[in-house]
Amino acid sequence: MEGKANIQDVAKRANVSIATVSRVINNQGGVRKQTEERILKAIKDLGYIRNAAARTMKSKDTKTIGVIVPDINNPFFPSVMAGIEQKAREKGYFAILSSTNESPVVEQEILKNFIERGVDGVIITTANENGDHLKQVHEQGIPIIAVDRSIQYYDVDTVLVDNVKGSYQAVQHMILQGHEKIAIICGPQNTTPGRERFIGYKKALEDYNLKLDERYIFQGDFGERSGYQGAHQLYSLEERPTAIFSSNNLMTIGCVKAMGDLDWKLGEEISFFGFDDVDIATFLNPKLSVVSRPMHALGELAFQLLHERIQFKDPVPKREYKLSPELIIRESCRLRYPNNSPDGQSLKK
Amino acid sequence: MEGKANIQDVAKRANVSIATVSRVINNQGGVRKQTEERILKAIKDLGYIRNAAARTMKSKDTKTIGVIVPDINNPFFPSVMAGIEQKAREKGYFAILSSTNESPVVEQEILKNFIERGVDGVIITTANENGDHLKQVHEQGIPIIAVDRSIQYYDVDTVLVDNVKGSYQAVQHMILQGHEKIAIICGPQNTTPGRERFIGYKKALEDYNLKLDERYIFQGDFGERSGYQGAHQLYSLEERPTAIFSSNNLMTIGCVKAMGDLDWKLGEEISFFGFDDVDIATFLNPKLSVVSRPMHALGELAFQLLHERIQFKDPVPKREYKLSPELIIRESCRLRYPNNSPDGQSLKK
DNA sequence: TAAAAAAATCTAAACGTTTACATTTAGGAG
DNA sequence: CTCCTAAATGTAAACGTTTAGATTTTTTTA
Repeated sequence: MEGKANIQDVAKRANVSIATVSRVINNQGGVRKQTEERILKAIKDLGYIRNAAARTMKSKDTKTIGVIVPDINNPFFPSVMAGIEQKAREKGYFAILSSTNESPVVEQEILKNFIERGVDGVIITTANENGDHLKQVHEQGIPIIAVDRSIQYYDVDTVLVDNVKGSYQAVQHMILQGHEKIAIICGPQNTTPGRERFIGYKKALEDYNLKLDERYIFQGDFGERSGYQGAHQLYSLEERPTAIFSSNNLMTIGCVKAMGDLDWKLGEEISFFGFDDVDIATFLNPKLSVVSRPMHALGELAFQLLHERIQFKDPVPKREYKLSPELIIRESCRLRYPNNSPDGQSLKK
Repeated sequence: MEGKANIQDVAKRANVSIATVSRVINNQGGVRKQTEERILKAIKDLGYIRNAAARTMKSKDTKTIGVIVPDINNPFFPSVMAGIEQKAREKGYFAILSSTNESPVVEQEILKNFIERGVDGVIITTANENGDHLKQVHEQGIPIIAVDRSIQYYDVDTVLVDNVKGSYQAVQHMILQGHEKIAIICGPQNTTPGRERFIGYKKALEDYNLKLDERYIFQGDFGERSGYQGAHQLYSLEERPTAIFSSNNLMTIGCVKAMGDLDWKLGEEISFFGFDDVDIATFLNPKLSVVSRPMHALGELAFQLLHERIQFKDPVPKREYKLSPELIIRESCRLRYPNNSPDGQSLKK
């Protein structure tokens, strides 16, 4: 009753030795039916729950993995987490989550704590792509999986989204709708996603023989404000673009706000494609077309890779996966020439 | 190097006994400066990290609290979590988070796991307000704090939002703007929030001598679709309301969508107030006025209460806190009579 | 300089499991 | 009925800490 029953108490009550109780708890078999039932009853009567700390001390593994995200308020991460948790539960693992608030210091603390707790593995979207702080984890032989952001210093398995492909397809879609003056609102070029999404844009233009026009490239910082500014700047051009690709969710929001303020008719005067789905997307009129990242799948895959590493400690070389994002075509991106066919001139690949 | 250094190894290397090392690790003082430095160096050299499992086994407490939320994808919870984590970190505690997906079964599993791990306390927004599944936790003497949803069976400390006050103030605001035909889109009356928000609405009307009009009460289910239907139904009335109060975020979204479809001019023909801030609120034109819940504060308070319980195990009676929500006045709620003053007749309190 | 007091350090016993290995028991075979 | 084998159960030694209480060292006092 007093919440302190241990294996001894159970053993005593069932009139067996602790070894037998242990065998029942972990169903290892080799216990007579009758005895097992007696023990099970004792466990129930005493409300016995096994002490994980003691267990861990002997058997080393904890059946627990640690997950570290940089910003729990960014809806992207809870979705990934959901994927991780689902797979983890299936395999009898338990996931504990912590958020760093983009602080490398906090991240380090959390990692240390995870090691102390003896997690069997770590899934992390790091706040410090450099990665030297993962040294301790690595030295303890704890497998690591990087999600969404790669880690430079150590060779860890990595699960990314194919940013290049995503932006390529979005821009391609606009091109096939007949657009030729397609602008991009870029993310910071010193981040992987920022760079890659720009590359996809360039590649699409190139493949369809459209030339890169500096005027249509706006350098943003992934923040809402810069999206707003970007739209304003593009609007102020003599020769306005007919379509805009925005490199992330926040800039998309800023951008659409600006369009509202400028009375720049979305879907009519200006087509639009955003990277990352946003709540407001289906809310606007017209609804926004976006590139959506497979967040749940990202999480599932991350756990799967981790699980393999945990089971087979052999030094398999680093693996890197890129998941394809999905194009969600809604209404914000319309045919350049609603009534005529495009001239087709530059559309040959 | 081999990631397996223990306190023994450190002791050996520093030429002291493990007791002294332990004292240094936990800085309990009583160690000569010189010795301490030697030990610290040994720890560093060996990359020693203390084994939490072993530690827990002796000293009982884990400096860890478990947090359980029903739906990690609902932005409300990550915000609360952020508040919890911040306070926890300040006090040297570590928070582990798990999501139940609104499944009582999963919740039970997680709780068991938390007990096994020996968490010092639990903060929970339960998927099962009944609460009998918390029996085990209770029996182990582990303190529990309920957040946002109360728990019937056991007397646990509870941190709620003052739903009555929030909706009261919102409705009051609309009344003071001169509205008299104020509709409500209710949440389910078998949930605490649904009931309480309706009570606030009724109370406000009563206090200002406005009579309750059945036609203006729409029974929703907290889902987006019901908000949409609600707006439609209210629009179809011969005598339409001039203002609407929506009881939660999702119904707000549905509601506003409907208004768009109906071309029911928000802020002009129809004023609006929602419970819970939503992303789209500042995005619409006019911007939505809403009741905002102090999520961060909720989390902070929850941890604070838990911490007290952990420290002083005395059986203090159950405490219940209601935090005041905040009115965010934006633009969706306008004066009923922009040019004339309201007739004032029914406005005396 | 010796004894007393204070400070630093050490020894050893838990904590609650798991698990190799030892022992007992049950059930047949002879 | 005895012996043998296999199955069931028990014994005891870890695992890596923390922490009383014992012991040693250092400092103070006379």
